[in-house]
Formats: sequence, structure tokens, C-alpha cells
Amino acid sequence: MINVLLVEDDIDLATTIVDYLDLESINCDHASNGLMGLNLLESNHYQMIMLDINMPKMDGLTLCNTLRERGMDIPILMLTARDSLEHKLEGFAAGSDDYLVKPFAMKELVARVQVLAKRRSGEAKRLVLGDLSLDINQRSAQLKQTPLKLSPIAFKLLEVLVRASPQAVSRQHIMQAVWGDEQPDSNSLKVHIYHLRKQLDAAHNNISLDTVSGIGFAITTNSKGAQL
Amino acid sequence: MINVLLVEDDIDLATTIVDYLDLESINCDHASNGLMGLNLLESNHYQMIMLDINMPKMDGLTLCNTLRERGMDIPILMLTARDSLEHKLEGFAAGSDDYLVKPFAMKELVARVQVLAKRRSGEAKRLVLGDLSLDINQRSAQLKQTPLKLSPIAFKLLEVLVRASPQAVSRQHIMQAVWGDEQPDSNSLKVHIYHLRKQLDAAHNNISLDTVSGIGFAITTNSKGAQL
DNA sequence: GGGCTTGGTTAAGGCAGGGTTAATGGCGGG
DNA sequence: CCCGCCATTAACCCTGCCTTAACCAAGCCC
Repeated sequence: MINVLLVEDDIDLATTIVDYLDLESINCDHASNGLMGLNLLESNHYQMIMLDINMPKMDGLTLCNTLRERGMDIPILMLTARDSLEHKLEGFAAGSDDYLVKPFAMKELVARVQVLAKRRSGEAKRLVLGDLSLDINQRSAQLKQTPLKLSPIAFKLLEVLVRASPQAVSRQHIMQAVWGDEQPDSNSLKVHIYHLRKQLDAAHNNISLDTVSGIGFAITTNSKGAQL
Repeated sequence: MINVLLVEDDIDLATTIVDYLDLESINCDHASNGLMGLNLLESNHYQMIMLDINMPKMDGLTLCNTLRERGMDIPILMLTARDSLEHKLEGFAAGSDDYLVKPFAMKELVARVQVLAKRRSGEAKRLVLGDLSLDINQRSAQLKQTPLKLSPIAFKLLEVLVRASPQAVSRQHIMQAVWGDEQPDSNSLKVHIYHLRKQLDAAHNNISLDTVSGIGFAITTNSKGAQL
């Protein structure tokens, strides 16, 4: 399930968008100004953000800049009536990933939202990180030619980590990606990480699954050689 | 250096684009149809592709589909005169990441190319100050290539100081930024600053963490050399 | 010069977060 | 129907971080 955030002060337009996205199985939270958006972003996890520019309290460009300053590289789509070239360039300069001019066709919005929400986490069918290699279709993984024996959840967990590598991934993000909306209550994640580590540590290799204190986990390769 | 591929059969337009991108320090190879594009893709590595749709030999949509079939998730920007909604949706359905309608402003093309080329490269958000370098997303810090071992609070503290550098930051401001609303009663900040200094002073470097009497603290670099 | 303030240094204790392990229960396949 | 795999849970341990308090050192004002 795709989970996105809309920051827009025009309530009518906002409800229209939220409803339409809902039909396309896209869950869309709504904030009516930048500050509210910032709040939601701190407590929830979204795949991408739609951002109006003209807003009270905190405008879209400022919010966009703020997020980038903080090192958040979540995809952002600017959604505004300003159609001049300068405004577009201003949007991109602030760190946005796409720029859609009002009025727009809902279907185009959906297409662009899906691209930003999904493509970023990749559609690649084959992932390689140092000695580790994942085949998404086959749900198989290899470490230095020897196959790993991974349960479904373990595989997905590994996939999420490798896709984000070398970035750290927050527990929240992992939970969302692996279990979706029905997350287990307890320390299931800890146990899975533990089992995963056991397999990864087994053979000597250049993969390390580190815990980032207070945040989550990160998988990295410490190979000096060429990195794709 | 950004390295991209343009697949376009209109030679005039192609040279214009290649020349313009060159001015922006973007290296752009050119293929005049899908098959040639495929060849170039097999022998070279590109950050993204610009794709015309109407072409002899192999059209853009087919090429796009082919690449996705093969599991290549390289970003693709469709570049075409077909401006109807159906055509756009067709482009996105084929697996493209963006869709720009001709004629377009060169500057907008550059902006979109840069976004697509950078997005996937997983480039980290970094703060650099002299010999010190912070990777926000990875939550890691390096001082002259050697990694620092920082606790969550220490990292945040350092981040706040580096962000403000060379300005001094008041104690109040630091407390707010690091602990938020639930601040410790005692001299916790002093202790953290102390530990931070210990690590920063360890190796000879050009970083100094000074206390500004009565105000707070400031981190600065005393390098004479070029400063970014 | 003395006490007060401001900032630096150090060690100790409590606590939380993460790691490890084993037991339970569901689900699917044989 | 039974067996085995796998996810989840609870319980436990342990490390290392944060806080705290206490003690110094240096300057300032009276």
C-alpha cells in the first residue's frame, strides 16, 4: 500500500485529491499548511510528498528547503498554479523532484505520484552489494556464490536494507516496508535482524549489518574496489 | 560528472541538447534510434536516459519496455511532442519516470535531468567543515578519514554546531535542538561538550570547538586553505 | 583577598535499548 | 492427520549511554 502526504491549503482541492488517490489504492494524509505537514512527517512514514507552494504559516518552498536541510531525501512533487519557467526552476532549486502545474489531470497526478513513490525504492529485479546478490523475482539470495536460506520475511527485510544501502533505515520505515499496516506488537524485528546477521556473519565477506543507535539499521559493504 | 544518454532521431534537436547539457557540465552521449541506444547502454554506464518516442528502428516506448523487462531501473525521461493525456499515461505505463512535452525550455530539461540523475545515485547528504565531515543519513562522522564514534546525542550536538558554524550557538538553542522539550536538569550539556572535545582534539586537525563566554559554543575551522 | 560565578573534569549509578534464547502456535504440505 | 517450518512472543542479560553530583580552576566584583 502506497502511503503519501498532501500539503495543500485549498480544502476542496485537497479532498478531491485524497478521494481520487484512495480509488487508486493510495493512502493520502492531508495537512493544510507547512507546519502541520512537518508535524505529520515527524510522526509518520510516507513514500512521497505533494506540496502546494502558496500556503499560510509555512509555504511549500520553505518546507521543501527545510526537509532537504535536515537530510531528508523523500521525493517531493510540487503542485501549483505558478507555471512560469522561473517558478519551476525555483521549485527544482529548492530540492523538489517533480513539478506539476494546476490545473492538471488526476490521472497524470496519479502516474507521477506512483513513479515517485515506487521507483525510488526501485523496481530492479537484481540487487548487488559487494559479495551479496539478491534476485527479487526468484526470491533467492547469494553470498559469495553460496545461496542463503531466507524465510519470506527475512528476504524482504534484507531487500529493504540493501535498497537503502548505504543509508541507515529507521525501524519505523522497515516495519512499514516489511509488514505494511499490520505490524507485530513485540520485538519481532530484533529477532529477524539477529537471524539475518547470523547468516551474513557466517562466511567471511565484505558485508556488515550495523545498528545505528537510536535510529535503526544499515547494511554496507566495506570493499575498496569498484562499487557500481 | 553526470553522464547521460539521449536517444533522439532529430539530429538538429539532438545536437542542440548535447551542446546545451555540455555547458551545464553534463556529459551526453547520443543515439539516433532505439537499437543504437541499446548498444550504447550495454557498453557504457549512464545515470539516466532521455528518450524520444517517435523513432525508426525501435521507438522509445518499446525501448523503455525492453529495459524494464530486463530489470534495469535506470531513470528514464520521455521527450516528445505528443502532449495528450493518453500519450503521457502510455509513457508512464511503459515505465518512464518523467515526461516532458516538446517544445520545452532547455533550463527545465536540465533541472529534470539533474533530478533524475542524482536521485538514484544514493549520494549522501554531507556536512563538511575543514577536516570534519558528517553524513546525516548514515549518522556517521569522519575526522581526517578516520571515523568518529558518536552516541546519538553527541552526533546531534555536533550536527547543530556544524550547521551553525562559524556562528556561535547559545546553550538554550542547543538544548532545544538536541533534547526538545524534555531537557535534563543538570549539567549534561557540559559533559557532552567535554566528550565531544576529547574526540575532536584527539588527532591533529583544523577543527576547534570554542566556548563563547556567557553565550554558548561555536565550532570553527582555522584552515587558511580553500573553504567550500 | 574572599566568595561567587562560570566553565571544565571526573567517576558512579541507573536505565533503556539492543542482543540472545527458547517456547508457543499457526499454517501448509505430505 | 501429523509433522515441520516459521513468525511471534516473552524473558533475560548485558553493554554502553545519559545523567547526576561533586570537585577543580579561573576570573570578577565587592
